[in-house]
Amino acid sequence: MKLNEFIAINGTSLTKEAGEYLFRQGDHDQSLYIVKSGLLKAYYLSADGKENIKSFILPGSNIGSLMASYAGKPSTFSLVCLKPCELTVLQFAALYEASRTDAEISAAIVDFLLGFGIKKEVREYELLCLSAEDRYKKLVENTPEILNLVTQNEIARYLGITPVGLSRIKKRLAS
Amino acid sequence: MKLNEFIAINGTSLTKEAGEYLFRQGDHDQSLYIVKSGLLKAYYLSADGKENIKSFILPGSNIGSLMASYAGKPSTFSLVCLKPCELTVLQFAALYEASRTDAEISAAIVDFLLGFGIKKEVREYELLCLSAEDRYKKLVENTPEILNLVTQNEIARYLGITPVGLSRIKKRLAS
DNA sequence: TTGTGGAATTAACCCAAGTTAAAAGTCATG
DNA sequence: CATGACTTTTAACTTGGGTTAATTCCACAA
Repeated sequence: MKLNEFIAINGTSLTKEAGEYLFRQGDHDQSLYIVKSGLLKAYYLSADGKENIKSFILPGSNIGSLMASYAGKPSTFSLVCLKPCELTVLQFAALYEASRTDAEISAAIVDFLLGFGIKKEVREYELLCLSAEDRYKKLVENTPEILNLVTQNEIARYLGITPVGLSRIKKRLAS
Repeated sequence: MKLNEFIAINGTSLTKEAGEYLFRQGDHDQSLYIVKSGLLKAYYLSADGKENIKSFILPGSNIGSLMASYAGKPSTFSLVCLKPCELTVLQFAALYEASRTDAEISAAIVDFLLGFGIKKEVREYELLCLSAEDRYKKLVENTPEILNLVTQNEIARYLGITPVGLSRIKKRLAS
């Protein structure tokens, strides 16, 4: 079976308003979410209340907690809608089962996970090797569309710095 | 076929001395390496010659450049032996092919990639959310054995700081 | 035993980013 | 258009970690 077909059969539709949560840090939500429209953010909240943004999720991409879905542990991050969202929801277990019995689905999952791995490696590289300023420059260069979708506050939290810090970086680059 | 069998049939043995490279940043090495014994490090070298360590690879784990193997791009990091190593080498393409035709192998790959994804997410979390000091404390707590295997210099480069910085952190924690 | 070379520590100085707080800008809503 | 709630900028001060260089510590070889 094609992955698309599988999703059409097994997925359910869901709409959410801006501000609504799909799951929160600590939850055991074992769903995968496919974004049809809207915008979401995945973020960590530290013990002292500081927010760090893991990623923004745009239409066409997917998100879910691997920790909760595959490892059976509480999710390490929260997932919230920044804009009204239309989603397709799939149970991780259903897809995982299908990957065990259907070669076409298994192949699609392998490709998805390989692509996912590369994305994670890129993010790891940026956080390990680049300065905040370089990360900002790279963001402006590679995905400028994000800049119009979220506040600067959120860009900063994605880059791993504070809004004040990002404001200073912008000033530095402008001169 | 079991993944183990596949590796036994398709893998080739390789031994390397400390200091020898398996590939260098920029290479298009499309091999996967399974570590039987020894110790390796994967690291990025920045334009101004600074080293940042992506990971240490211990016996029982695997490594290869996803960028080179799957995306066909130059590897973003180098892979070098820190101790003499016994390795099994596998061509990524062979394994990928096999995953397309053999359900058991495909299942094993899916599990491997899911585990890999979780590891990358943990590292991403640490780099995004924790201070260098917290990252060091977590390392001491979770994988203290590493501390005896590599120099403090290398621990520092793995944590994303300089050896001088790490020395200060240790002093701070000792008092 | 004594060099010798790398590893780790320490010191002095510097800078990027954090923190706090105030000011200025932006925008939606009554 | 006025109010209030954010968002962004700016300023002043603090701090963690970088840089450079000197010093101390080892381990190992001659």
